[in-house]
Formats: sequence, structure tokens, C-alpha cells
Amino acid sequence: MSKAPPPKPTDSELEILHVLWQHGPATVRAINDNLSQRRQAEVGYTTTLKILQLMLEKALVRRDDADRSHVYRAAVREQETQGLLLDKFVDATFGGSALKLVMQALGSRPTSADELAQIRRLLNDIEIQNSTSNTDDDDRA
Amino acid sequence: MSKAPPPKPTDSELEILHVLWQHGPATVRAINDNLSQRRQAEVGYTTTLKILQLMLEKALVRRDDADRSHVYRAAVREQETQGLLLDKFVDATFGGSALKLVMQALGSRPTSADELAQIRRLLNDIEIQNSTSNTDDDDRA
DNA sequence: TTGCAACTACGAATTATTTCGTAGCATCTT
DNA sequence: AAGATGCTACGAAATAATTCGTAGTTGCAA
Repeated sequence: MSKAPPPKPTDSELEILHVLWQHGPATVRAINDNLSQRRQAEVGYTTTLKILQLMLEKALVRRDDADRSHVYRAAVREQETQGLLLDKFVDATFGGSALKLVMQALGSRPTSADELAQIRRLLNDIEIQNSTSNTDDDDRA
Repeated sequence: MSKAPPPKPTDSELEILHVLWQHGPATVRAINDNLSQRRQAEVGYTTTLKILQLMLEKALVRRDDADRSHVYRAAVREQETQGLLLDKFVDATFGGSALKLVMQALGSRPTSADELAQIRRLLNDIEIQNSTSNTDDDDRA
């Protein structure tokens, strides 16, 4: 009945997922080339292959091995994965307080007016949702 | 002349830093007790000791070994450390976009009206700073 | 058909992290 | 004084992540 939840990807795995999310299904060769570009140094072909094989076991990717060059695709969604990682990170680094994280993210780095506007819009949306949904025993001050 | 910048703490090290940030300087015993509480299981005393010794080498903590029970204190500041970790995390998980991180943090988890208000206040402060002579303001309904 | 090029599978070395056992020393108790 | 207690130092095992070399296979080209 229950499929195991996808495990937390490691840093290297996440990097590969980024490639797959951005470009869609790809061969090891293509992924490796892409990886080599975004890094300083070349990445060994078999290194990438190995990680993809491990990711396959963890069900982070799927592959089509009909052709000789196997084609890999992401098996986890970008948003969900980022959400999962975010949860862990907030717990470990900010003691579970998403508020602190947001304050730190906004407070200690330059944020453009445009970005601020987007966040404001999001806040409005959230408040509308909060007041629209029924919160039976809501304790407001 | 140059002292190396403090390295990124690992998960266990971060947990210990949380204890030190919260309670101030403490002995290994005290830290270990505290750690054992916030986890499910007991933590071996020498495990905590070992990690503290490694943290000392990395200069993440300082220690006063005047007494037989050494007293450890955090050598890195909470905000700075969180900022450092946040930078890495944003790069690895959100491709460097703090905006995406904030949107994800706010969008995919319940956020109280109080927290939203705090964020709004922060946004206001930032906008004031961004343009010190601008008084276009709130979009309150 | 023979050989080269590209691909997969897999073992293994390396490094980092976490964990704990044991030894040795100092301090306290009786 | 003798033994128990508690502390530090250190070695080392266990696990995880990353990296790459090598072997073996397949398909294409000359």
C-alpha cells in the first residue's frame, strides 16, 4: 500500500536533479557535460554514472534503458524536494522557526524592490486564505 | 596574519552550538545532558567530548581548561553562522535565489498572522532603507 | 571482420562524520 | 592509604558520500 517516501538527496544528487529539472530527461553524457560546465573542474564520467545508479536505487530518478545510452529523468518534483530539504534545514539551523529563516534571508542580504513586491503579494494571498478558511478555535489576541 | 574563517559546522556541531548559544559557556557534562534531553536517545559522553575537541581545532568553540572540567563556549556568533549556512543552502537548493526560498518557506507551510505581521514590518523597514527618502507606503486594506 | 569508440557495471580508495571503548590521571570518600 | 569516581585524550570502528579505474559489452566504421 505504501511506497517509501523518497529520501533526502545528497548535495551531488541535488545538483543532478537541478540539471534534470531544468533540461528534462537526459543521458549520462549530457548530464555529465552539464555538470562539468557549472563547476570549476571536469567531473569524471563514471562519477556521474555512479551517482545516477545510486539515485536510481533510491528512486530519486527513473531511467529508460531501451537504448544503449540510458535516459534518466527526475522521479521527484522540484517543489516537493525543496520543501523537504527546507524542513530539515529549518529544524537544524533555525530550531524549526521558519520565521527566523525568512528574517535572516531578507535581513542580511540585498533584496530588490521587485522581490519585496513579490513577497508582499504572497503575504496578501496568504492572509486572504487564512481569513477565508474556517479556523474554529482560533485564538487571536 | 590571516586567521582562517570559521568552517561550516556539521549537523552535530551545530546542535552543540545551539546549546552554547542558548545557555552560554558550559562543561562537557552539561552539554551532553542537554543534548541527551533534546534527542530521543542518550548521547555517549565521549561522543560529545570528541566533537567538542574537533570543534576546538576548527575554532568553532573556545575552552577554559583552568579547572579539571573544561568549560566550552561558542566562538562563532549565531547570526553569522546561520547566515553562512543559509548562503550555502540557498545556493545548493534554490540555485542561489533567496526569493524562491522565502516563497517556498511561506507558501508551503502554515504561517500565523502574527508572523506575517512581523515579516510585513521587516519588509517596510527594508524598503525604507532601500530608498531613504521615499514615502509610498502601505497596501493595507 | 576487425578494431575503435562509447557505454554500463562494479569494486575500491578516499574523505568526512559520528560514535564509542579504553587508558591514564586527578580528585574525593571512607 | 586505597579504591571509586569522573574527567580528558586518543585510537579506531561504522557509516555515508564522492571519486575514479577497470573490465566487459555493444555497435559502428573501415
